This record gives sequence, C-alpha cells and structure tokens, in this order.
Amino acid sequence: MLTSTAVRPVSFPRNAQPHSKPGHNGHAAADIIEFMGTVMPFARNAEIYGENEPADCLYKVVSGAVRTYKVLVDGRRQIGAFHLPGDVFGFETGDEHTFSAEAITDCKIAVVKRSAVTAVAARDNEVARQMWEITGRELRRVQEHVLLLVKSAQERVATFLLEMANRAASGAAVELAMSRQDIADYLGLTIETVSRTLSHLEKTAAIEVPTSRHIVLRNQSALNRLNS
Amino acid sequence: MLTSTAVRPVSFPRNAQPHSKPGHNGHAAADIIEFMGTVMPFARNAEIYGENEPADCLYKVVSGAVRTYKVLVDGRRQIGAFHLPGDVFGFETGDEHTFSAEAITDCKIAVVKRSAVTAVAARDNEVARQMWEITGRELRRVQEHVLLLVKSAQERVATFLLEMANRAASGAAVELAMSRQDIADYLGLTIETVSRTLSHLEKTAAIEVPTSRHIVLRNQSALNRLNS
DNA sequence: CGACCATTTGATATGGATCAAGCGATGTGG
DNA sequence: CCACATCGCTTGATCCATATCAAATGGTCG
Repeated sequence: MLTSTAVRPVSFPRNAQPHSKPGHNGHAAADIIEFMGTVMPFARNAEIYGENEPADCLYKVVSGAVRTYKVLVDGRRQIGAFHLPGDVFGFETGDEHTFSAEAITDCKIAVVKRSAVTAVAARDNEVARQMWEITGRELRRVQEHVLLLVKSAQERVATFLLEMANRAASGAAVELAMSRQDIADYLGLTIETVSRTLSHLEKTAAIEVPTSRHIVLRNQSALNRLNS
Repeated sequence: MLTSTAVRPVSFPRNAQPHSKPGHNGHAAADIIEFMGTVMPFARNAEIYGENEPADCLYKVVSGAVRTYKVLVDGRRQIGAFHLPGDVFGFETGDEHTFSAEAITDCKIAVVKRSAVTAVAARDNEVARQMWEITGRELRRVQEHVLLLVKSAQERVATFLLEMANRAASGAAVELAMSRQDIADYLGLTIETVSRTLSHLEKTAAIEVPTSRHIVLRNQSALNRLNS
C-alpha cells in the first residue's frame, strides 16, 4: 500500500510547501509528513483509514477536506473533526486509530510511515517536541469541541461558521466542503436544525447563503455574541 | 508559594507510592510528580489554579478529588474532568492553564514545578515519552467526553456511573465525592435531570442509592446497554 | 431545635428531534 | 435536448426530552 518512506537525515525546510498556511499548522513537524511521505489521492467518500485499524501512518491534507468520525452503537455518526489543507491527522498515542477517516471531497493526502517519523524523532529532539505539540494542539481542539456541544443550536452553528471562516482565512466568505449532514454530525444536531438555524441567521442578516455550500459572514460580531 | 523542587538525578521508583493504583495512571511519569514535588493540602472548594494563570506547575492527586472547569460567558459552568487519587492534572501544552481547578473535597495534592519536570525530560528520553503519553491519554479521555455529550440523559448518567465505578475500582459500590451540581455540569445536564434519572434507574433496579453520595450498581449490564 | 444547604419531586414550558412534504440543482438515459 | 430520477437542502407540523420554575423533603451543623 505504501512505498518509499526512506528517512532522510533531518534538517527539514520550514514552510517549504506553497500551500502551507503561515500560523496554521505551518510547523516543521507538520511539514515533515509531507516532506518524507508519499502524496496519495483519495476520491470523495473514500475511506482513508478505519477505526481500530493499526495506526501505522500519519497524514497531512495537501488539498481537499477530510472528516474523522465514529459510528455509535445506535447508528448515529459523530464527527470528531474536519481537516483542511495543512492539517495533520491520524496522529494517535496508542497503536490503533480511535476514529475513522474519510475524504469529504476528492483530495490529496501526504502519508508517511509512523515508524519513519518516530525514527527521526528519536534522533531529533526538536521533532519529538513538535510531535508532542501536535498532540497538545489536538487536545485543545477537542476541549473546544466539548464546550461547543453544551451550547444552544444557534451558538453551535455560529461557532462553527466562525471557526471555518477563521481556518480558511478567506475573510468573510466560507466555502463549505462538507454537507449539512456532516455539519449536523459534527455539532450534535440534526440536519433540519442546522438548516433552519442557517435560514434564521440569514433572516437576521448575520449571514448570506448565496448557495448552500457558500456562506458569507455579514455580521461577525453578531455571530460572536451568539458564540457565547 | 512552592519550595523544594530540587531535581534528583533520574531513575524513579515505579509505583513507589501505596495509593498508586495499578493500571490507572500508575506510571513512572505520574509518580515523578509526587516524588519530586511537595504535597500541599487544599480545603474543600479551594482554588488550586485559575484559568489563564501561567501553567507553572503539574499536579497529582494524593487524596481527595478535584474538578477542572470553565465558566462560560453566560455563567454556566462546564466541568472538564474529575481527578481522583493517582490522577495527574494541570498538564498543559501551552503556558497557561485552559481550565480552572478546584478541590471538590479537602485534599492533598502533590505539586511540582513544570520546569523541574521539563529539565528531567530533557535528559531522560523515557520521561519525555511519558509526558507525551499523559497528553495522549488526556486526549482520549476528552474525546470520550465528546461522545458522552451527544447521548441521552439516561446514557450520560449510566456512562458516568460506570466510569466512576471503574475508576474507583471498588467493585459495584461508588462513593461520589462530587455534588449533583458537579455531575450535572460534567454531563451537560441540569441538576434536576440528573436527580430524576438516578431515581428512575433506582426504580428500574439498575442501581441503589442508600445515600445521595453512595450508589451501588445493581445491574451493570443494564447500565452498559444504556451506555450505548 | 432551627437554619441552611443539597437533593428530590412535581408542574409546566420549550428547543430541538422527528415525521413529512416540497423544492432546486445535477445528472442520466431516451 | 428534454423528461425524469436522484440527491441535498429547506420548510412545515407535531412530538418529546430536557429545561425551567416551584415547592417539599432530608440531612448537617451550629
């Protein structure tokens, strides 16, 4: 499945890739994955890895978008995270993936053997520190998700939009890679509630929704107020 | 505030402390904190540290119980975790605490300067690895919390009881250190819903509640079924 | 004993889920 | 190129789980 993971002897270029966004995961540790790894294409809805599979590899989104999720016993799906270009995912502490990962859109993913990174980290203390840092960043992200899930529907949707706008760093315009169902499963709501809430935000002039996947934040401070 | 954090030259005893529970945080990295640190007493409801304070220290519960929490802008309080004897907390990736910590009961907390641990970790690769492992364990715990918060009230309470029973490792009997309000704020429910749910579980013979802080799990498999 | 606080229980309100239908865009085969 | 099926999304009507408001109970400590 994976080939060519020869480890090159350290000293990795910082932000060597054109799509690395400064200030957002544009760190050496993240770049290593792309630098050392193989870029693989995944089709829309293709599985990248499954829950409980051995976590052999680390991944970084080169283009497109990815969701990680769990299917609960009652059949509901909880999305743990959306990963956009530049984001590292599939990073586990144990030796199995605790979530599944799927391509939301056609995408290109840099893949690298975990063992290769570990090998570098053993020699390069700085790389090891950065691995720990990635885990810490992920921890803070999940803590935010907990806070999100105790808010009202309006707050959740508003927070989600602000988060996406922030991550895309494309100003007030947000291109959503994911469906309403994906958003609902991320926010712990139903698709209907997400849709209604967006409609309501549009009515109150906080946002514009020219097409369902394209949202313009008109009144960011109003959203922030909802954001609680 | 803190004294005596002299760093001793590695080689820490494993599970040297009598209250270290095997299989639950009974790792060398956790023991270091107690070994190197100062044990301090905190009174019930005393603040151990506040959100946004510099994260200078690491903590380990020696006896008693601790809650970490955030107060949201609307005044609600979300509890992020309960920490029981043996648990490490206050472990941050950034340099400020992202939650506040309070003593639930009178308790004894081992405190150690973060810089002291960092110094050891720089020399002892194994200690560094264990620091990363603690972060990873915490990450998985918070991910579980996310899954908890999308369940029904019954499922949340059942999951909580099973979690507590499991952590206390005292068989089917659970001594709750925390109030109904604490539980509610951890589960994202109201105190009334928690109380009613417990009453309902008692009526259906899944549990017994001889006193409000003492709960006996009578039908663990029934709880597990709710647990989803 | 009496005040206080935590907890339980009851009555009612409500936000979001569920059930159901309609709508618009996209794509496919005739 | 159009008719039609499909899919994702929106909107409407109703229901229900949990929140909210209110009061009673019980346990603890001075």
